[in-house]
Amino acid sequence: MPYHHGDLRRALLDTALAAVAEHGPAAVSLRDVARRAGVSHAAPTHHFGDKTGLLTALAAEGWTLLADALTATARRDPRFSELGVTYVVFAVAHPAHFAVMRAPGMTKGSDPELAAAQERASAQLQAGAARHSDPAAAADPLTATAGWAMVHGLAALILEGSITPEPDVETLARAVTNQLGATAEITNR
Amino acid sequence: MPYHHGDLRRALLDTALAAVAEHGPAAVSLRDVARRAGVSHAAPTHHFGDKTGLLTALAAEGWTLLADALTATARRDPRFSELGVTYVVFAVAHPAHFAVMRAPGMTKGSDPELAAAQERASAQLQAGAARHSDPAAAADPLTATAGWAMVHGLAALILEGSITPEPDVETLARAVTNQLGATAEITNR
DNA sequence: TGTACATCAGTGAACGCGCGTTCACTGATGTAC
DNA sequence: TGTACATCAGTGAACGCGCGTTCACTGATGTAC
Repeated sequence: MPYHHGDLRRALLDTALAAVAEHGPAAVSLRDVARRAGVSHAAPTHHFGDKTGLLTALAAEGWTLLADALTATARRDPRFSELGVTYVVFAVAHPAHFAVMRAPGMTKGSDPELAAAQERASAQLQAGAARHSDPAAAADPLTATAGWAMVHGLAALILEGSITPEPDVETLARAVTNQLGATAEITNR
Repeated sequence: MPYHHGDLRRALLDTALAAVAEHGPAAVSLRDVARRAGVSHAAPTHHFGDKTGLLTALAAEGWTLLADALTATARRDPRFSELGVTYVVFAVAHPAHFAVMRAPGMTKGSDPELAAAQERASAQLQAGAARHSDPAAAADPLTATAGWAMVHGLAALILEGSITPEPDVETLARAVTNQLGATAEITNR
């Protein structure tokens, strides 16, 4: 084991993700992360300042990944419901990131990188709602709220183990989001 | 302060709820609960055995409250969407109970009282879905999944502070759940 | 090509703290006679 | 009505542990000349 690690910052982030996935964001400890990474217990402090700093870095990374995924989806298929599917797929594929993103008390909300990534993701969602095929639905804030609630809840229930995604996450998410705003789809035809 | 408290068990449960509401289930400590209740730090152990026992008692109480609320609603207004409204109203009115109910890793799932209450609540929800006005929707498991996801997500987003319930929780929940399964309502007329 | 030096990354000992759990105990209550 | 005794509820001292943070340090790397 060389004295200099190479990319310890990245390694610590990955190790922290594993710890979050196992026991949740609240149970993460710097000493445990260091231990798993095979490094002295003071090393994480060197990179992240303190515990909140580590979780903030994870949250920022998570929001960035989500914003990127939403942007890519919007470019490929502009339907609002596809953004919802992307949201659910992201949450299930990155459960540890998602958990940290939803634990606002444990991160520095004022962190500029975190705030910017969060802003970018929510702008994509809002733009998606405004693009709804039915002008009435597009203008109604309830459309966005209901859609967001549905995909957020579906993701949470899958992650909690309350729902088993059959046959797979994406198909289930698409089927579920199709239950939404059926009125608009019909009146539009 | 008399030596015997009267109903220390109840007092400890209430104190624990306050602690959960402030910092989440993971951050609850028996010593803190005892301190808040003005009692020796070993007293909680006397009533709940250990920390998991305390949280399990809270979870069981929460599921019982929810099952009771759902039962009362089903008797008053059998529409599926009303059960959803009740779910959201319950979650926002009892945030600490709801948080513990959703932290399955911290409770004894095998506890008979907890399991029974949980079973009772989910039976109400399933029966509600089967009562859906559209026979096709009633038979489709997606109807229940989508409805559950939506109200669960709405509750989570309100509790996280991501959504401010305007004009009030019940009205918003009703408006949001009305976005669901509109097809069925229409084809039924 | 070699050397001096600044900078950076990671170490390991030390601190004080709050925690869960145990244990022998004591104060209060109720019940049998 | 009084008394002895069993039972129960709550106490407080003690234990060992993992934690976050600090601090002076040392090993490695790169850059200027």
